[in-house]
Amino acid sequence: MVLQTETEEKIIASAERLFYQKGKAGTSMQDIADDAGINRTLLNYYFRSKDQLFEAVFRKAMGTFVPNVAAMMSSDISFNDYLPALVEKIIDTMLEHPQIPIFVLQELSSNPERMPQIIKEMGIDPDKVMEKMGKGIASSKIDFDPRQVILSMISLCIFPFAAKPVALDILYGGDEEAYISAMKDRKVLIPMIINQIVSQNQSG
Amino acid sequence: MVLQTETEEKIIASAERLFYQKGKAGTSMQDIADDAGINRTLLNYYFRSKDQLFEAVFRKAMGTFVPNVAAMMSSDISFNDYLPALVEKIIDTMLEHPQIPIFVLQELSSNPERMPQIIKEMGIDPDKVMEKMGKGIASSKIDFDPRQVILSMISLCIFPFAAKPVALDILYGGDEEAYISAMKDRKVLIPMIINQIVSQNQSG
DNA sequence: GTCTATATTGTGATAGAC
DNA sequence: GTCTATCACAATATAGAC
Repeated sequence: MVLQTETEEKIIASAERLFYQKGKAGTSMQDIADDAGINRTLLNYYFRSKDQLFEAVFRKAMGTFVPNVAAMMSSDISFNDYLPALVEKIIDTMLEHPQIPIFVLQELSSNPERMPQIIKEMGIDPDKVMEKMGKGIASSKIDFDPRQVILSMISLCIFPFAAKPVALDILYGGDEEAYISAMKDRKVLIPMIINQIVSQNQSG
Repeated sequence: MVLQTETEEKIIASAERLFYQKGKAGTSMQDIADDAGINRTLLNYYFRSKDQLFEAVFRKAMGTFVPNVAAMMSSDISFNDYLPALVEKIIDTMLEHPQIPIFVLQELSSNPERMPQIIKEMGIDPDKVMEKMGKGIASSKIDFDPRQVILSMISLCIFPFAAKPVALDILYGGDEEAYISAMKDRKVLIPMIINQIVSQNQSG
C-alpha cells in the first residue's frame, strides 16, 4: 500500500463504509464528504469523479480475496492438506469484512461483463486453479467434479456472511455473539464436510 | 395473485427487472417507465411513490422463497426424507429467478432492522423451523448443531447463483450451458453432502 | 490543498387538462 | 387512466479565489 495523504485516507475509509452499506447509487458524494468530515469538492480533487472513487473502493474489496487464492496456488502442498488453512483464512477475512461479499457480488451482478477483465487483472489463471483443485480431489469417493467441490467450499464459507441479517434473526434470535461464535465454528466444520465429500482415504 | 390492470402489470415487470439488476437507488422512475413503454407519472398514479413500488417488488421477491419453507414445515415427513425435494424446489426457484438472492440480501444488508418484522409478516416461526430441523438431524454422526446444517444446505443451494458471474467465468469459462447444467447437478449433489453430514444410519 | 460559488442535469412528486 | 406542465430539490462536476 502506497503512502497516502490523511485526507485521501479519510475519503477511502468513508467511501468504503458507505458504498459497502448503501451501494454505489445509494451513496452520494456529499454523504461521503460528511462522513469524512471534509468538503465535498475534495472528493473530486483527489479522485476526479464518483466513478473513479468507486472503482478504487471496488478494487480494494476485490483484492481482499485474492491473497487467499494466491497463497493457495503458490503453496506446493495439495488441496486437501491446504484446505483447513484456506478455510480459516477465508472465514477470518469474512469476520473482518462481512459486508464485502454482497458489495462485490452486487456490482458484478449489475456488470457481469466486467468479470473477464477483472480475472485477467488480478492475475488469476483458471486453468491453474483447476489443476491445483483436481490434484487433491482426484480420489473422490463420489467422483465429484472438482468445480463442484470448490464451489461448495466457497459457498459454505461466504454465504453465511452474505446472509447475515437473515441467519442472525431466524437461526440465532438476534444474538450477535452466538452468530459470530457459530461462524468461527465453521472453520472446523467446513473442512470436515469437504473432506467427507472428497475422499475418506486421503492417507493412500 | 389479484387481477391487475395491464399497465400495472407492465410496471411491476419492468420494476422487477431493473430493481433486480441495478438496485433501488440505481434505478430511476424514468428508467422503469421507459422500460415499460409508458408515461412516468403513471408510476405515481399506481404506486404513489418509488418507495411503495420498491416495496411491492421486494415483498414479491421475498415471497418467492416462503412457499418452499412453508411446504417443508407443513409436511409431516422428517427433514432428512424431505431434503431432496426441498433442495430441488429451491434450485428450481433459483434457476427461474437467479437475481433474487443478491437483490434481497442487498436490501436486508442495507436495512437489517427490517428483518424481525419481515419474519413476523411472512408467518415464519423460528422455533417451529428449528424443531423440524432438529428432528431429522438428531442422530448426527458428527453431532452438528442443526442450525449449521440448515445454514450449510441453504448456502450450497443459493450461493452459486448469487456468485454466478464469478463462477461462470472462473469455473466454466463463460459457458452458460455448462454452468446451468452444473447447477442442475447440484439437485442431487447437495442432498448427498447433507446426508453425509447428518447421519449414516437414518434407518435406525 | 481547500474553500465558495455556480453550472447543469436528473430526480421524485403533484396539479390539472383531457 | 393518461397526458403535459411544473415544482422543489439533490446530484455530479468544475471554475476560480485564497
